[in-house]
Formats: sequence, structure tokens, C-alpha cells
Amino acid sequence: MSHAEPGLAEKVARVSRVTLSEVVYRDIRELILAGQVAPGEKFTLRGMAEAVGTSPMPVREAVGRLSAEGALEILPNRAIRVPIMTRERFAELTIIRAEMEGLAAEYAARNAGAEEIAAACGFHEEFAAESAKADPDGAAALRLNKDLHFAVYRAAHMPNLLQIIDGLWLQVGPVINLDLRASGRRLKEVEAHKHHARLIAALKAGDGASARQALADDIRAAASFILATGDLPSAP
Amino acid sequence: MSHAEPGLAEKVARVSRVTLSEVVYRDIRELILAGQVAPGEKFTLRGMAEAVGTSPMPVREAVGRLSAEGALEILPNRAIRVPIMTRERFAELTIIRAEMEGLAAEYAARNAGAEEIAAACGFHEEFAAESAKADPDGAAALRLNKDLHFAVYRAAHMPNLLQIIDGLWLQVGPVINLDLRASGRRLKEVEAHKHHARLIAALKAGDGASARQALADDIRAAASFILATGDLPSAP
DNA sequence: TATTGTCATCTGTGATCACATATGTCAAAG
DNA sequence: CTTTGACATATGTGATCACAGATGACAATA
Repeated sequence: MSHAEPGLAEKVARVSRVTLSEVVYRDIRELILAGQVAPGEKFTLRGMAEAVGTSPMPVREAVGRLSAEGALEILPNRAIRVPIMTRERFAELTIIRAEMEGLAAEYAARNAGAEEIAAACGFHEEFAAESAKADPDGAAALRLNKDLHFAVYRAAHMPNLLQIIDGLWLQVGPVINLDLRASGRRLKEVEAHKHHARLIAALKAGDGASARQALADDIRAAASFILATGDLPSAP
Repeated sequence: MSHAEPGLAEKVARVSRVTLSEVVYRDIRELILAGQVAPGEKFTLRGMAEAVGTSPMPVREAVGRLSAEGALEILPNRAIRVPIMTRERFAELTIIRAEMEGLAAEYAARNAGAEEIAAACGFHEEFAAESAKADPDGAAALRLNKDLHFAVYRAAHMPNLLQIIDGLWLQVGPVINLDLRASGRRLKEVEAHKHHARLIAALKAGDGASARQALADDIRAAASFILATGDLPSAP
């Protein structure tokens, strides 16, 4: 290929053809993250294939990836289901999240550019506004909360860390969303916006230790609420 | 089971039945961990399938899982290769490892039973003995080093954390092993056994903070050596 | 010699088939 | 009414086939 023409041919060629496996993977992933599939729910390759209008093949690859990430579970019977979240597993994941996401916040405080901090700050203000309402929109607040968190994590400029955190959110996603439906005021009660404010202030000051502390507190406060009010089974 | 002859052999075969995908997955995984495939090396589904004596099908699933874990990489051309380790990626993975494995060590100091500490101590003594030799066996020392580390991580009793650490070792595995061949005395020069001794002492004392510090120092010392002496490319 | 165009081959992706096992149904025996 | 057995169906796993795009070899051309 000649390098002379960066024009149309190049662009068209760069149109990365996305595989069906990738599409199915992202579809199932979104279902799980949005909490639209309940923990313990089982499904089959052929059933999912018919639902998305493909052969079972792409679903197989998607399920393989998702089970490798812990977002799905393959029982000894070879059945496929959304993993059940126990109190013990949730507690462990909370410890890991506080550590990893705190680490990301610490490096974000060091490495973030001004525009990245501004973006995170924007999400923070939107979130605080939504939280302050008399009857806050839980789904919208939750989305803004996620936007804020990942704006910070991206600002750390650590792609491998970001990928691990992504996998952790995929595992706790169902519980977070299901719990929100059970108790809509969660985000206000745990005073998430106050933790967020401390986080943003630390980012602006370039104070890594404080950023880490604020983020860890945010995660632990939300987790404590879920462990206290949620109905997570206690099977070890 | 309603079959006429259940027989012992039948039962054993049925119980211990693992899928071919799983076998192939573990095979490739071991190749990568042992550093028997070089970073950048490419391979094909059909080629690997013929090598292991199956159809391409199980290889496809194994490769899918491994690429989800970052142990393999799928290029835009859809070619499959062992990821190239850059200085930047190695530095980031080292930060993450120091944090995660340090966390595991801290909880191991709290949660480990006496027999678990004894097992780790045994690996430590074997490792120290091998390191003290005039001409230490690098491969054996590396294996003992891994045994010691994972004995500690298992003692934390945090299965999710253990799985994440496993994935991290899978990503840094090739470099560790390749570097060892280039400079056999690495383990002695970085004085790994001294870090290990501090770690074991902290475990016995139940001192989580010291255990974390010792383990983080061990990882950072080895990483510094590789960054200083290795020939990792500097492509961001 | 260097470049380009053509053609045979290779490779990943997706669909379909074959098979062993797991699950569900239902009638007969206790 | 409960339990057990056989039988029909459904499901995951593995192999094979079909196909579009990528790769590589090689001759023709400037």
C-alpha cells in the first residue's frame, strides 16, 4: 500500500470491522452492568443466540470472555448463570476496589491534566445537583456517579489498571443496581457528594494521598450501606 | 446412572472430565508463564490446533480467554500474538503488582493459619539455600520464588484477589523468565531472600504493614533490575 | 532495480452438524 | 401421596464446512 494517499481509501480501510462476538459481548456486558439480569439467573447459548439473531457461535465466545472476567459463571453442570453475590464476596471485592480505585485516584492527582480535572468536576456538580433534589432520579445519579469515577480513573493514565477496575465494576454491577431499586435514596444517605467533593479538591491540589483517602471512603460508605440494608446471602 | 455397567473407571472418567478447551487453555498458559514463547511471537488457530492434536475449536476458546486476560493480544489484522512488553507497561504493572500483592501479604499476616505460614517458610528456606549456592539453578530458584509468593497469597483467603494476581503474573511472566536467561544471577543480586525473610518474619508476627512493605520492596527491587538491565522497548 | 498488479494460499469468523450428558416429564410401583 | 424408573428433550462441547479479508510469491512493467 502506498503511503501517498491518506485520503478516502485509508479511512475506509481503517473502518475496523467489528465482529459479531464483540457485539454480543458488549450487549451482555451492558445487560449485566445495568442490572437488567438478576444474580443467579441462568441462560443458554441457543436461547441468547436466538435473542440476538445469530448462531450460537458468537455467544459462545462472548460467554467465554465474560466468564473469564468473572461476570458470568459456569457451573459444574456446565450451565451458565450470573454469579450470586454473597456477603463474603462483596466484602472482599470492596477491599480490593478501595485499594485499586484508590490507587488510580492517587495517580490521577499526580498525572491528570487540567481538562481532565474539569471534566470530572463537571460530573461532580451534575451529581451533586441531582442528589440535592427532593426526589432524585436514581438511575441518572448512578450514571453520573459512574461517569465521575471513570473520569478520574482515566486521568491516571494507567490503561492496565483501568481494565482491572472495569472488571471489578462488572462484578459488583448487578448488586449496585439491584440495591438502588430497593432503596432509591442510597446515594443521598451515604453522602456520596461529600466524598466526591473531597476527591475533586484533592485532584485540584495534586494531593494524591487525600484523593486516595476520599475515594476509598466513598467506596466503603456505599458498601457498608449495601451490606447493612441489602439482602445478600451469607454463603461462603 | 442408569447405564448397565457404571464401573469404577467410568465414574472416575466422568468425574474428572475436563473440556478440551480447558486443557488447551492451561497448556498455552504454561507456555507463556514458563517464558517458552517470546513476546511478539505470532501463532495461528490451526497451527496450534495441529500442535495439540485437536480441531481449531478448543484453541479458539482458549485464545479468547487468554486475550481477555491480557496474556495474548489480537491485532487489528486479527492476528494473534504474545503481547510485547514495553518499559511503560512493565512500570505500570509493577505499580499495580506492588499494591495488589502487598495487599494480599497484609491480609495473609492477619488471616494465615500456622500451617500456611510453615509452608511459606519452607519455600523460603529452600529458596535461600538455592540462592546461596555458588552456581544457583535459576529455573529452580524462580519456581521456588513463585511457590513462596503464591503460598502467601493463598494464605490471605481472598479468592478474587488471588485470581487478579494470577492474571498479573501471566502478563509479566514472559519478561521475568526471558530476563532470567539473560542474567542468571538476578535473584541473588537483588537480594530477594532478604526481602523474603522480612516477609516471613512479619507473617509470623502478624504484622500486616511490615508484610506489605517487604513484599512491595521485593517486587520493586526485581522490577528495577529488569528495567535497568533488560532490553525492553520504549514504545508507549 | 524498484514498483505494481495478479493470483494462489492462509487465517479468523460464523454457521451447521454430531454426540454425550443433563434436565424435565410422566406413568407405575411402593 | 411419594418415589423411582424410563423416555423425550434440551444443552454444552467439539468437528467440519463456507466465506471474506489478509498475506505472500512472483511475474510484468517502468
